[in-house]
Amino acid sequence: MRKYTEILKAISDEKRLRILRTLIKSKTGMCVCELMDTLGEQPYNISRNLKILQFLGLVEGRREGKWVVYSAVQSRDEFLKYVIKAIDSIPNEFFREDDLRMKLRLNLRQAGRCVYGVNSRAWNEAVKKIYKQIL
Amino acid sequence: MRKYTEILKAISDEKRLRILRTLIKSKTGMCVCELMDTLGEQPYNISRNLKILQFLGLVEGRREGKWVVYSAVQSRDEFLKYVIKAIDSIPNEFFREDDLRMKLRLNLRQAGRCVYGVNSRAWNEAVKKIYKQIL
DNA sequence: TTGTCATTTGCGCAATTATGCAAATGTAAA
DNA sequence: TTTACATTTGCATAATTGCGCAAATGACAA
Repeated sequence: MRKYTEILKAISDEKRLRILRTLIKSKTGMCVCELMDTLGEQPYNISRNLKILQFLGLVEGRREGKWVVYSAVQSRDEFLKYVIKAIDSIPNEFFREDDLRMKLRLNLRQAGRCVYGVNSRAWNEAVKKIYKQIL
Repeated sequence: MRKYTEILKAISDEKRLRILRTLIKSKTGMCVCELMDTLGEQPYNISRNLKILQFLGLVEGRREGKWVVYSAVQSRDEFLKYVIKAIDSIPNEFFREDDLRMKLRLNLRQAGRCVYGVNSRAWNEAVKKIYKQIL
C-alpha cells in the first residue's frame, strides 16, 4: 500500500504537481532548464522533485547531450490512470501562467529541441513581450 | 489550487486513507468507536483525522446520541470523483483485514445502530472466533 | 446532580519533509 | 586539457506533520 500513498504524497506537493502536470501537457517532454524557466524554480528543486517522480514511475528521463529530457510516463495501471485524470480535472485557471510560459518556452526550440539554457536573453525577451501584450 | 493539494495530502496518509476507504465501503457510515475497533486505532487518531477529512469535504459527521456517525460524502466534483476512483482502484488485498474487521464490527449492530463501545466483550469474542477459524 | 461512556482538543515532543547553499558530476565545445 | 554550461547531490537548517498524554466537552442514565 506504501506505493500508493507515496504517489499521492508526491503529487500533493504543489511544485511536484506543477512539474508533473507541465510534463503531461507538454506531450513531448521537457528538459530541466525548460522546466526551470517555465515554473520559475531553482535547478535543485526541479531536479530533486523530478527524481522523486521518476522513482515512483510517474516520469522518466533520458539524457540528450548536455540536456536531460523528462517526460510523463503513460501508465497502464488503473490507479495511476485515475490519479492522472484527477490532476487533469483541476481547473486550468490555476495553471494559466504555467501553461503560457510553457508554450512560450517550447516556442524557442529549434528542430524540436531545446537550444537555450536557463534564463536566456531570448527567453527573457519573449516573456517581456508577452507580458507587455497582456497588461 | 491549495484545496486540491490538501485533499491529495490528506489521503496520502495511510491512516486517513484507511478511514476514508472504510467509510466508503461501509455505505451506511460508522461511528468513531466502530472505526477504532475496525482499524485498531486510538480515539484521538480517528477523531483528529476525521476532522481533517471533514474539513476538506470528504466526510461528514452527525451526532446520534452518545455516538458521532461519520460517512463519506458523495461528491459531484470531478476531481473528487477521480480521487475516489483512484482509491477504489487500490487492490483489495491491501485492506483485507480492515474489510474483515469492518464487516465483523457492523454485524454487532442492533437495528442498524452501534450498541457496543470500543473494545467490548462482544467485539473481542467475535474477533477471536473469526481469527481461530482462519488460522 | 453525579457518574459513565464517547468523542474532541490543547500541548509538547518526535519524526518527516522541504529548501538553500555549495560542491560534484556529466557533456560538449574551445 | 581547459572551459562553460546543465544537472545532480550531500549537508545543515527550517518548516511541517504526526502522535501520545491528559484534560475537556457532550450526551445520557442513575
